[in-house]
Amino acid sequence: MTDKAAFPGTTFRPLKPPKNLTSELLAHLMSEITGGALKPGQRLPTEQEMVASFGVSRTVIREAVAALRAEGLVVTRQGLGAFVSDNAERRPFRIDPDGLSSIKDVLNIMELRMSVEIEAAGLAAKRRTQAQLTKISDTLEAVDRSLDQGDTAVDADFAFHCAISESTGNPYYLKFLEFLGRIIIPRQSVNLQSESHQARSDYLRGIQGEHRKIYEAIDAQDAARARTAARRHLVDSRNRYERLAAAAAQSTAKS
Amino acid sequence: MTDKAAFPGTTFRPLKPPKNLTSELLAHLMSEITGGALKPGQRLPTEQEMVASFGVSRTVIREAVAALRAEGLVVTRQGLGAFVSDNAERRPFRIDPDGLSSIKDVLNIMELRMSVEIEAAGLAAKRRTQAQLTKISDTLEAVDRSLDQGDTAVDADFAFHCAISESTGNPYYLKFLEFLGRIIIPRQSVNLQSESHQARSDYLRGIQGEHRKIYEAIDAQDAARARTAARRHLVDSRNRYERLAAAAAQSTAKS
DNA sequence: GCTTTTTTATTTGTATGATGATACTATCAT
DNA sequence: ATGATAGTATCATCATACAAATAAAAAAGC
Repeated sequence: MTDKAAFPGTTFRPLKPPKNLTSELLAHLMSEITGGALKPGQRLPTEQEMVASFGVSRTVIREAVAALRAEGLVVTRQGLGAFVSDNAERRPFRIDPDGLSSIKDVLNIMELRMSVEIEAAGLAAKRRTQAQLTKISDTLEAVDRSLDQGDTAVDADFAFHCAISESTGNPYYLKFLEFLGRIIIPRQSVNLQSESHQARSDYLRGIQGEHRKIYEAIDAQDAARARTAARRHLVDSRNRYERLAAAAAQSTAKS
Repeated sequence: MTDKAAFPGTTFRPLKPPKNLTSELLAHLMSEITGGALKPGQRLPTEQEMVASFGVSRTVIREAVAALRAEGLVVTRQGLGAFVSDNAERRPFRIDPDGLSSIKDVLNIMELRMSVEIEAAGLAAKRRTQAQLTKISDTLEAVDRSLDQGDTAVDADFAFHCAISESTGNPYYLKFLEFLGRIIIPRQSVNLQSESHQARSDYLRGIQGEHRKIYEAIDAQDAARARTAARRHLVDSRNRYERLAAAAAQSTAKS
């Protein structure tokens, strides 16, 4: 235990999900359902049958089924049993972060985010209130301040995009952006740290210039121009990430 | 059971989620977490404490926590306790269908879907393979056939949009569209049934004409034109739905 | 005095039995 | 046949017990 400090660079407890019976059973049942072995409307085996077939206690069975029910994959009815949800509509849109290892996946997610943000910029231009415009302006200045301090300003940058999404008046834009942001922002910042200070600064100042163009279009209530500016910004951003990721992959391959 | 046909328009068992203690506790805990009362990294009360404070058995507590864990909102560690997940990134994007009662919400969702589909059309134009183009064409013909039979062709229509999303080469577009489709498609079809046969037919033929324009642009690999055509189609579609919904609300108010 | 080991307490994980609630099914009386 | 009744299967909840993991305290060893 004394050699904890012997691994300074390693993430200490990488949040390994502890292996417990409930999680295993849950994964098993979930694959059965999504895989089609258990069809919508079909009844699951009774708790007793599962206890017998899986060799675990009813506690484990019930916790797994409770998770499935919370997920919306099954509905349980007292006295009847548990059934695979026939209306799969309450199944959430889930992107498994574990399956997001490849650069290609991250780029694909960024592309999806792009689609939403482009239109959000257009809608914001059409609908923004004065208060919302002020808020966007504020976040823009916050990015400037953060940049002056030599920071990467990832949080402030994200706040700017969120402010635009908020200005659409459609709350789902903000919700969706927040969801995607949680996934890809950590990876963005990681890849930036490998750059030199100068290159990073140039990169970030360039982004800020693109931000200004979007803001001006929203200010002018020009939806088409806002979309164009947002598209340029996001496509550039995506390309930059692609380049950086490729370079990072190159350098790690060499070492 | 013989009177099932007596209520042709009503859904017979509206799948009311049975009120159970686990679900209530789950909702409570989830609001505490998302609401910020329980901050990331913070430890939840022990099971015993919850038993005392909520007045339910440990079974209920454990099932609720199991659901939270499956959702990725908390991680539990044996001997330590349950902690609010600090990396909230594995929280899925969830749209609660129960909270989607108002027309405004449905329109907002349609707007979000629009954003994704517009860009998907543009990407499809750029990247589609010949095989994918053929598939789009096939779905278009399927819509025609379905329309000739007097059907509303909702499934075929959806297949067309899915085929375009598939042609982006980015699997997340298809995943997202399928997710949104599950939510709003049922409502779309319901509102259509109130229309007269002639009006419905005109409406659907009009849609099909818009579909053709999108297809032609994708065929010509003209991304900008594909986006424009998709935007027109989707904006029109959204407006039509808004009109129909308003009319339906009017008629039900009168009766 | 300091480090190492052992013990202890706390907490989640799992198992088990019992009771209540609910829905279907079979039986019986009318 | 129809409706009431009892019976059975199943999930929902409660209660208890023990196992396993972890951290903190206590003891032991030097």
